[in-house]
Amino acid sequence: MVDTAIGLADREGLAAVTMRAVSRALGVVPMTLYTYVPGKAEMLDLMLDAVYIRTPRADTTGARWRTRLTAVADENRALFSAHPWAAEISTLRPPLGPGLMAKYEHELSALDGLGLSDVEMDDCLTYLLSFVQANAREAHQAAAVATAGDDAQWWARVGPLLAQVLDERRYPLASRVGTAAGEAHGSAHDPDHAYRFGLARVLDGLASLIERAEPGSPGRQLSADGTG
Amino acid sequence: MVDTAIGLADREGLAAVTMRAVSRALGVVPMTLYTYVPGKAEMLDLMLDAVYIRTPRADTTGARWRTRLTAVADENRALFSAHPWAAEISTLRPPLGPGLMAKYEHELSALDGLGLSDVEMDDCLTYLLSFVQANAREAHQAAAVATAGDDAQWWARVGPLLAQVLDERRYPLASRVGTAAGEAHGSAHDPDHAYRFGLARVLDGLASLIERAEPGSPGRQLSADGTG
DNA sequence: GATGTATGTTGTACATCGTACAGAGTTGTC
DNA sequence: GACAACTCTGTACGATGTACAACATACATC
Repeated sequence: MVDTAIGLADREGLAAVTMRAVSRALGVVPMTLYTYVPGKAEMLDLMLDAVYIRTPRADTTGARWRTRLTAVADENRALFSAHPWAAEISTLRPPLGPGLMAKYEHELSALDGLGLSDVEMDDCLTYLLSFVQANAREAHQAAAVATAGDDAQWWARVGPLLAQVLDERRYPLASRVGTAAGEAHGSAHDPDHAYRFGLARVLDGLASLIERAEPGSPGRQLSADGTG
Repeated sequence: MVDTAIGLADREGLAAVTMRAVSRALGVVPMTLYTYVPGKAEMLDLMLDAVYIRTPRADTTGARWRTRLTAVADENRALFSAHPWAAEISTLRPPLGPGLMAKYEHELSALDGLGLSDVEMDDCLTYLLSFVQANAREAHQAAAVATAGDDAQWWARVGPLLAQVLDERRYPLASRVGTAAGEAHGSAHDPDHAYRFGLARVLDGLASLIERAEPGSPGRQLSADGTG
């Protein structure tokens, strides 16, 4: 049942994952699903944990920390690329299943031995994953928009309206920078570029914390937060 | 109509914003709304642009760039704090209204004169705003979860299950770090802490780009992306 | 003043959703 | 063979977004 739902979500998007659709794919009446699951939310949790379990995880022991964290980010990006719906499901009060635990353990190991405190390790990982998820969400939305309305067609429709609002006198910076960014990326938003740019920023930001700590030390357990 | 919808969303959440609820608050039948708006999506766009317009924006001309960008981040955080639903609305193909334009112009000005190219300015702003929005979404979800299920009660229910899955032998890092983080924040996730920590990382990450450029220069227009 | 047209409003109706509830099979154990 | 536990089914309810046709009112034109 979870596999069926995942397949459905991969092919037709999260909105297509209805109890009726899943049950139909299983050749069963909708209410049957409620024998195995209390409600739809729990089914989504199970879907998420299932894809977590199957994520391939590269062993980067011994590599530089930037390489290791890049691998973690890329793994998550690949996951969201294969299952875009995963980025849309609520992550707070996460599905504490075996998949999430294995994922958490593996990703923490990329931050181990860098001289960070336990809390800092969690902070850094949360920060990194939050960036990847936000980017994945943007990418997914950008793709959905692109397929929906031909993009060029949308720009043609919105262009005049934009010119009207985008008074160059009142908004000189916005018009100049907006135009430059749009032309550089060939569209309103380029998630691939945003990922490369953002990941570089994330790593640089973490560097100011990590490279202040001594590698190999047991960690500065007393650091309350990493704000300096 | 937009004001009514905003009030409804502020008080009862985005899920409570139904065409029927808005129309009822206006003392009118649901279909009347469709005279002014083609569909619900457009109404949400108008709501977003309306709160953008009303956002107070501090003039930080002359201050250090970290101060200016912190102000931008805090303004957005305040907006999402006052209108949590704003963080949940699709932002791709954004509502190109006067509110968004004014916001964009103002926020770009905080990045002006730092020697960044136009594209880099957009990249940096996008990166910063994406962080704030992701954090706001987490905070909103955390709050919703807290009110829903007493938190302590939830931990009591999930604790045993967690201990079972969280085999310390198999997942030593996860159990140690997870426990430390949970105890430090008093719960599973602390969005306030994540904001302070994350903003510091964001600024450090941007510093590696900004402080490489010469302040006051017209910008390195040829830099394709900021990945170094 | 009468009339045609735009504009705002209403009621009814439909398809879709999650799921509550009561009952009908099927299976395994004593 | 009888009972209990599970699994499965059909029907039904209240929500949602919105299509469609009919109605009211206001204003421009003759």
